[in-house]
Amino acid sequence: MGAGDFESRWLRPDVNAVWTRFLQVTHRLEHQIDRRLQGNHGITHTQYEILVRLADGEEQAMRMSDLADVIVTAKSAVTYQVNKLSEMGLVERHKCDSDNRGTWVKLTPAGLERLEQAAPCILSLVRELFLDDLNCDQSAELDKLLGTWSDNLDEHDRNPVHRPDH
Amino acid sequence: MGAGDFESRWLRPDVNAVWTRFLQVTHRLEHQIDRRLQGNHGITHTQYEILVRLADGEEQAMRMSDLADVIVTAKSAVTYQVNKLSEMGLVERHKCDSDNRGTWVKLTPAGLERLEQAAPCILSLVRELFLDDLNCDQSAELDKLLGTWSDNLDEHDRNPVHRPDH
DNA sequence: ATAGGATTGTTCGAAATTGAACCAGCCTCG
DNA sequence: CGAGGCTGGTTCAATTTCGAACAATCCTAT
Repeated sequence: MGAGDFESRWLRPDVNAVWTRFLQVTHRLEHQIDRRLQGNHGITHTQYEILVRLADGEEQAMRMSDLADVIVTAKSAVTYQVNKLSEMGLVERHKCDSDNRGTWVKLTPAGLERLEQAAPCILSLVRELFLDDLNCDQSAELDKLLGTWSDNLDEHDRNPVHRPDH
Repeated sequence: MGAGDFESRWLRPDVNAVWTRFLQVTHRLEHQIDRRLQGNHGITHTQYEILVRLADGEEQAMRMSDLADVIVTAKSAVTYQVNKLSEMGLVERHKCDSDNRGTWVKLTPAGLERLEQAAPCILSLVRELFLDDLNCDQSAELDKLLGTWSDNLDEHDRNPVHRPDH
């Protein structure tokens, strides 16, 4: 087989190495965060992520769907986690006036407090692991990369399925 | 509060944006791959990943633990998935001569075939989404970044817990 | 108006992942 | 040797995630 054949069917070895390392790094990163968050603060990374997003939002509240979008997970998973957080007293549901189907999820004072306790822990981790070694150029470069990846993903979400390849 | 205080407790807004986008991109990437792989080829991303690793290994085989390491998941999850793949006939277990506790997992012909069917689908996706937009410099840069992240993670794995921060 | 279609959130069952407990077999050091 | 500790792999219960189905509500176009 020719080199072109190889390249079209598989990834070039160096490129392949980048890809697999990317997968490994992201997974390990998730695990570290999760372990630390659960060990020291009794919440999951997803739960933490929800708290962060709520704190960010107007009135420290957000709609379920929007939450699902930014967290990038199934709506049912959000329902599940919001129930948990609600049982823990970190979050409250409120009816939505402008749309009777909707519900707002709102951070409680306890929720905010918990977030503020947990944040330094994981932010310092993120800094040490992920960001501290970036100089300005690199960080700008990374930002650009993430931007194009994000755009590509949007693109693919818009045309969900091309022809299946077999 | 002073600016320094802010910076030590939270991330600078631009840095924060990079971090959250990183999380979103990686999650969306995983979902796209999974959806496509399950829809077109009836296997999960983790299962695909196992097949890839086996194909890579000597004799198209690998030990359970090593598999768990490269895939970055719990050993029990590997057991679970290898059972599934084995039921599908894509993989076989063999006793390990040099170590009676160990078991080799080996790709069957059917497994190789399945992998070769699935690979183009996901590799083209990876290319389109992730790699095509990288020029040489960027790809080198990314490789370097991944390298330092990986090293940082190694570091943290070695000293698992510093003092908890509260 | 109102019918048809889209969107919101929940529920349910199935699948996946985890961590802890566990048994074997290995290995080292007295 | 052989007792202790370590490693490889599986089992098990608990947690989480997903997708599909559903009811309620909204929106649009005729």
